[in-house]
Amino acid sequence: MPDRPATEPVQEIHAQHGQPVLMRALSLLAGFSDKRRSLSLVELSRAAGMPPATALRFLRHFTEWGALERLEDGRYVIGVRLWEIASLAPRGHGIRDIALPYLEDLYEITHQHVLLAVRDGRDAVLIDRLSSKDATEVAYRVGGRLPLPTTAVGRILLAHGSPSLQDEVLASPIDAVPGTAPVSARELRMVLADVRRAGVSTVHRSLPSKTVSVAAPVLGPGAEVVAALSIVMPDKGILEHEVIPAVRTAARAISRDLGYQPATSAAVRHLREAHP
Amino acid sequence: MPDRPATEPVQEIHAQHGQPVLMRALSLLAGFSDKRRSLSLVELSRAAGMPPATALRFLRHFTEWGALERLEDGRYVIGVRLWEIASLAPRGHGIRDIALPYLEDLYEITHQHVLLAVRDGRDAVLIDRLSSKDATEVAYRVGGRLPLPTTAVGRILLAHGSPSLQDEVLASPIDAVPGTAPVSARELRMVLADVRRAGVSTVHRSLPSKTVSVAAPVLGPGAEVVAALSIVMPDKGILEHEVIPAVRTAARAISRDLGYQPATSAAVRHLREAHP
DNA sequence: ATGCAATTTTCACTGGGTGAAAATACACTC
DNA sequence: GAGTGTATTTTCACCCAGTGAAAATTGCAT
Repeated sequence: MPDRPATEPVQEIHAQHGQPVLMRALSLLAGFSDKRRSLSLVELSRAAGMPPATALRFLRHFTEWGALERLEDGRYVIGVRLWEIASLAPRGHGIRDIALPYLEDLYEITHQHVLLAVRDGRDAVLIDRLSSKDATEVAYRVGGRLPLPTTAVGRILLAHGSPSLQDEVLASPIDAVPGTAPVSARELRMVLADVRRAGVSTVHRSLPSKTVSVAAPVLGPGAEVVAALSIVMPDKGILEHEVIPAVRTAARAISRDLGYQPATSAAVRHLREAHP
Repeated sequence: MPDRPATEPVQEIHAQHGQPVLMRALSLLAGFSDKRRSLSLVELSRAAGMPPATALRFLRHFTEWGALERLEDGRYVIGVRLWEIASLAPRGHGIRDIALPYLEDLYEITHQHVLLAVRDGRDAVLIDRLSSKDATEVAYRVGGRLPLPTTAVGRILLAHGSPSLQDEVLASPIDAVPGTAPVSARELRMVLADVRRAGVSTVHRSLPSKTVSVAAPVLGPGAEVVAALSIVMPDKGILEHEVIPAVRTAARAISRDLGYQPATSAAVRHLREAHP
């Protein structure tokens, strides 16, 4: 491309020329979302910022391999083959399978929404959700993304994230969420310290209805936080204190099942290192 | 490659030289399975039949994009990003989300295994499964594959598949499954005709325990079979006839929810075409 | 019929892919 | 703690698969 008009800073955000083929191809998949589960060639090529001819070649390869499938009308959808392989993600269905019985216990007791989320980049990703039809409404969908600074699960994951992650998230403006009190970076730092100390995170929200979320961390074998478990229930005053032990207990039970050793004292650890 | 020894018919089954980059890269993902959820560089490169140096380049791109993640020990696993996008597969979680309430109804009534599967190539892929701990044991896992000719769901999907699919499956030798009576291609053809006529498929199995599976087809908007629903229960004689109506009813309810119009007479169809 | 947009094919050009080989890191063994 | 084997990573000269504008084709409104 010899002459590019100096005015426009190039529209295409994704998949610039010069990137490896594979990553440009993968950027096509990013066009899919909850609201757009089937896409046409031009829609995909526009979303990924590449010429239709190029996109078409990729899409054919994806389709032939089974990562995508084609509907009768020519639109593309994610294929079962990809779904099948992706369902092996340890942080996806992997954690889910182990956690499910405990989520059910928690659900059985409270009959409110029960959420399980992991962190991916600057978001929390919802791994599983149990909820009856008559529980309070929430918009979250399995596979969907939640912001870190303004949700109970998000704050758990953020509070136990690396300092560099926290700096990154706190540096960028925190999106105000309708129904929650807006927080400054300064306030959020204090909140996160509280979350770390208390081992739970509580978030009140007044829209679409008055709710409280209570979340607790789930730990992996190395005591690192791998997920966050939460209950979302109607806000009826001080009731929330009663569910905190339940959420923490369930989170701890999942942690144990994941291989975390709760009561590893220094002495025991020493013995274990000596005789592995 | 100028001289290839004429003896070996080339070990590498996948990703031969000459194939498009994208498909070779994707073939790396095929190395993952239920039993091997984390793989090292060489394991992946060997499974895909490509040099480690080449595999490494791909794996880095996958990892950078988020399709794969790297454990502390350097092994690779499927990433949340891929899981997230793949969960948008209409024939994966898409069908699952719609069918789940009906599966729960069926489960509530029978308290036996409830299975939902779609077809991919020459296999059935398990989309969802409900089962209590005390139900009969079955090995099937969500995301796992089942053979078409020897399972109840498989036979539903095969019976309503295209003639070319049936020919293809019947032409290749049918793997004998321990605990089921082996079938010849000739017998299977008759069985499939029965399945089409009756609208259900029943399979008896004596290992690992005596069970009966009863499956029924789930139809999409165009009356095409999109999935199969099944119950697996202990084989205690003639009890199975009682669950057939339940399975068929549930399958029909899911079909309706998917947009299938059960009672579309020729007259109605004509009207609809005239005024779309 | 006519026009417009999406899909697909073509093709000359070229830039990212390729993989053997060497270097490095790592994990055992004696 | 030197030694051996294996896995991971880097390098680099070669070249084949990727590229995308343009034209042809299909599909669908008007």
